[in-house]
Amino acid sequence: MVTGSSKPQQRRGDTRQRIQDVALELIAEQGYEKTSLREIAERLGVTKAALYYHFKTKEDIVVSLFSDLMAPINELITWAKEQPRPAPLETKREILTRYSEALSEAAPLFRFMQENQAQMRELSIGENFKDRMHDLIAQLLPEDASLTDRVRCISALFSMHAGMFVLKDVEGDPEEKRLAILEVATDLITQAHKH
Amino acid sequence: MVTGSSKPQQRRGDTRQRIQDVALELIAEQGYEKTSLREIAERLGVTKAALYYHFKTKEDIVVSLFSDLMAPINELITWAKEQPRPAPLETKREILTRYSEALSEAAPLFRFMQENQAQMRELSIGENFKDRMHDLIAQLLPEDASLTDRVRCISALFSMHAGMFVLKDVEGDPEEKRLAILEVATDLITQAHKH
Amino acid sequence: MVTGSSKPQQRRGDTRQRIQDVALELIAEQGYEKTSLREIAERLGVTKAALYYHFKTKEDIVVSLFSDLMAPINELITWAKEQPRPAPLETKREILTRYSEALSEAAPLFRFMQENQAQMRELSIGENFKDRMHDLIAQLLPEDASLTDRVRCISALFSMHAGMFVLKDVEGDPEEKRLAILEVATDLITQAHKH
Amino acid sequence: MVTGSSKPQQRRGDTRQRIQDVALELIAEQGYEKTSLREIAERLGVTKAALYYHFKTKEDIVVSLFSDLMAPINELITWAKEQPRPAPLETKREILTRYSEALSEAAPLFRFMQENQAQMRELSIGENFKDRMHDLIAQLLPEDASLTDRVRCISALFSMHAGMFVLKDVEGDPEEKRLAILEVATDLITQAHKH
DNA sequence: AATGAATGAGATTTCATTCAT
DNA sequence: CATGAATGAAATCTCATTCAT
Repeated sequence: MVTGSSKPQQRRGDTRQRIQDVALELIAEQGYEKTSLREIAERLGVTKAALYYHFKTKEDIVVSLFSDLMAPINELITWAKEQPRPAPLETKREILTRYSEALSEAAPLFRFMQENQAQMRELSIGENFKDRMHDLIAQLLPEDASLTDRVRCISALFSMHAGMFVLKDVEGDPEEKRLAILEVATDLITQAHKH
Repeated sequence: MVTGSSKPQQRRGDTRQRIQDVALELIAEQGYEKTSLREIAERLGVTKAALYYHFKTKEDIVVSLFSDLMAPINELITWAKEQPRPAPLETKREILTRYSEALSEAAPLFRFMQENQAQMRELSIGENFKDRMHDLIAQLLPEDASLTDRVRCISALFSMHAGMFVLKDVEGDPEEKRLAILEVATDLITQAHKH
Repeated sequence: MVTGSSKPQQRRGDTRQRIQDVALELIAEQGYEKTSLREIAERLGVTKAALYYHFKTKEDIVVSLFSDLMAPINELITWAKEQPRPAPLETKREILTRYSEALSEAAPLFRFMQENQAQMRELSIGENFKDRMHDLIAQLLPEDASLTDRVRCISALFSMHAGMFVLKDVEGDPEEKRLAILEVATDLITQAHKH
Repeated sequence: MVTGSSKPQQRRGDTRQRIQDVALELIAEQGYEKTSLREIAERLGVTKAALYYHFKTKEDIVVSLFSDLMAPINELITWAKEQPRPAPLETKREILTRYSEALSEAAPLFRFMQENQAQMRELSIGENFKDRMHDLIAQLLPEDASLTDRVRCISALFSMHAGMFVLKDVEGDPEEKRLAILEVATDLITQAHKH
């Protein structure tokens, strides 16, 4: 949990945050549909109605989560988009490096997305994210890239997104794993760059 | 739809099949939780109770789907596992090629898996599939493979699984796309093989 | 209650009817919003879910009630509309007489309407009824009737609609009261006819 | 809106009034049950808790509305009651005329009553109003009036109460309509007087 | 091989109300 | 004079499931 309060006896004003934390945790684990507001409320020690004081609907909780946690990643993509095009290999490498770092901080969010793809499609934010991805791909690929290179790029990004969870039962330090994924992704982009 | 009957005037005995078809279609699109038996029954023009004549529970429908559609893939993996180890590059290539073909025939199933990962975890069959994957990875990698090569291999397989859906809004003929994915996957395995 | 069954130990197939009966009774007494499905279900000795087997929504119960009980009145109005126009006084009198009879049989429905006017406005059927009234008024009035005569006519119809409930605490036999209302209404229409 | 303040820049002390205004408006339109305190508060730009500073309960808002707006009408009825009995026709006419004027000023209140009859029954004030009506009827009718004349009288009063809303979709100037209703009512009372 | 009728559990959501500040 | 935060109760509705026929 992120919101550590030094005075545990009585928290005030952080209920909204705590709802988001618990919701993210539960939904990432069980999926959106299977996570009920009752469950969230119970774990927080409040009533269901309290959730509705802070959020208009169940969906609203998720949307707020998304906006909050996606912000740094959106910023990064915006920065990447602004780099001169066609970008030199060095820039592409930096984009990937930074992206990897940003992802590892938003890991729970991406676990959530991974496990709730059906939901994402209806959550409006899904489209938004797809557009961002297109921007990122456009920056990492020459415009006339072959289909194979396009697949390389998509595969690289996709592996970074899903990597952390898929590698859960591979032994090894998480940071090492992250660097390994980054290396593979960088390789793929490098190959696509040469052609 | 796959289940074409030669005598269209009166279907008999194919209800089980039709339930599976509709269930797969709906669940792949909307997710397991969001797809209700009412919806499946309505689309088939039967009552919910009819579903219970053919399957014991909702979960049972999914499990049956899985067993049926996963069979060819399981066979393939069994065959791969039986190849002498360490496998030469040529064998690995063949495994990938055959795997790609098998996957493209079970595409809806993999879409289903992709979009219902939370469910898969509770469906027992999830574990089963994970074990199979381990077997496949073991056959495609040297035993002392570096973490990076391990990531390459996992990334290759993962890309093949998810590829079809992720590439949905990339233009191009599906078969061409499949071959492009196969090429990238083969590349990754080849690199891992050399080291 | 209308649906008297001779074998009280086990009713079958009449649940839909019984839901309508109880709903009408309760809603007429307490209003639409204040009557909960729980209450209806409890009084019937079934679960709330059973109501949803027979009707799609709470509103649907009311709409069905309406369609069923309004049918004879609609028929009557249709008949009235088909009479040659301008109608002679005798015809107008007959319309009123028949209308009074029809109303007294649909009394609970009109109590319902009287007490749930806010609801009626959203129930679509409200509009329908208003149109019918216009037809009836058109048949009872000369086309160039003065505003005062128009008010006479509306007042007559309105008194017939509301009469039964408003006269609840006037002593006297219900049938006598009905005839008194009919007489006043006929008077009003007669005056409007003369002018 | 009635509550015009001469200093528009800053309202003070008129919140109570504004709550009543908004509540009357909304409840007349949607009904008591369907109008929530949230809605009232939102439209006023205050919180629900603020309503509870000014009124003890939701019902209290309605009761206060009633007391305030009903006062002139109660006064009028009291005056009518004090007239010598049996009243001459001229007096009855004056009562009706004044009543019509009083009603047209309390129009929203009567719309409210019209549309919330179920509620009125539980609001204690309902009984109160019924008693007043009895007083009024007693003054307008000979004591030994026939049932028919009794109906005439009730019909007259009822038409005045409901008239404004029922005539909503009849074309014409509101004041003209009011006079037409008054004329019809006076006619009815005059007939009852003669017998 | 399937239906009609029903259930029990639980979901999301809304409401009037309270109270410390 | 009013708010921010919360509650308890209840509402409508949906779902997987059962069972006699």
